[in-house]
Amino acid sequence: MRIGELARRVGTTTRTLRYYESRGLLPARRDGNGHRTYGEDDVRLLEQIRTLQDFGFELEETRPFVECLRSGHPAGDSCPASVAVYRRKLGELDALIGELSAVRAQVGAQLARAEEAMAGLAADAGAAPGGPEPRCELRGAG
Amino acid sequence: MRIGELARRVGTTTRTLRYYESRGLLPARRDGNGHRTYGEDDVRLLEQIRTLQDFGFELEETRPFVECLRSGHPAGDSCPASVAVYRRKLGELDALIGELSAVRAQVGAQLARAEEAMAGLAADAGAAPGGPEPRCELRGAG
DNA sequence: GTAATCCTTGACGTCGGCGTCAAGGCCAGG
DNA sequence: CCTGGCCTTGACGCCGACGTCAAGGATTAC
Repeated sequence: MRIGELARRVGTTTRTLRYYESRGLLPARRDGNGHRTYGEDDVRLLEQIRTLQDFGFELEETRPFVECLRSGHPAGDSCPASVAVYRRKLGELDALIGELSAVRAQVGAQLARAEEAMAGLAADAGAAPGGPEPRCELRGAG
Repeated sequence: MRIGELARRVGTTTRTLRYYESRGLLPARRDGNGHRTYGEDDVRLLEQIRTLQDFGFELEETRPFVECLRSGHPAGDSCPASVAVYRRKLGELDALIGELSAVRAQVGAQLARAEEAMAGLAADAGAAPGGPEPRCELRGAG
């Protein structure tokens, strides 16, 4: 099969496939016209790459999986190098989720504080409590 | 104060301050030599920007906070526009944390599956169970 | 013949938030 | 006078994973 069909089958673009080839990740044979030619194996390799990409893996991180498949293993994660990437990624995910959760808590607290303060100011100004849009745009210093 | 001192006080670089100015976020007066001049107010503006940047806010998202401070409010989040950014960011954070948690679960499951499979293969091959590094690099197709 | 569709390589554009280098001005200390 | 340190503007570099355009070759359908 040629590059357009492979791209369609896996749901990506020819540009992406050429990019992968340029990175040495998905080399292709050529036919008489110089056109890239792929087989069913390449579908599996490409699906492996795309799955991991969807998980947020960097392209380089998919390489062990691809090489694992290419070496004849039934699954891309049947090799120690792939498992090592999984583990590293889990650690990164946990760290990132932790940081984001901390930020979320901080932002949530700031939001609550700000809303409280604005409600207080609105009450001080004699406005109806619970007003949806306290107007403070041009107050204070002009 | 001049740009170097402001940068040092807030823990950033002169390049960053010039960049903020180029974005219209932190304009500066000039002295007789054409050098940028800042006041204490600018310290507060800059601290507000950096705090939000540390939270992962994009530069444009800090603009409402800066304008709020500049309009005379005691806090950058005392304005509806700032609060709106908080809320939007909370939503984005929740969505992102949710996605990352889903990915984490998937990767965790894949890791468990892969380890199980490798342990099974190692046992089939007569290796010691629990071996730290199953060697499957050059098996299968050569 | 010519339009449509597929393919090729090469190269520049994108996005954000700066880093880094170049070339020069101004001023203080010794 | 020279050195060093601060400042100026301008402009290119970076990272990742491609998008997009240019210019051309090949095959097929009509």
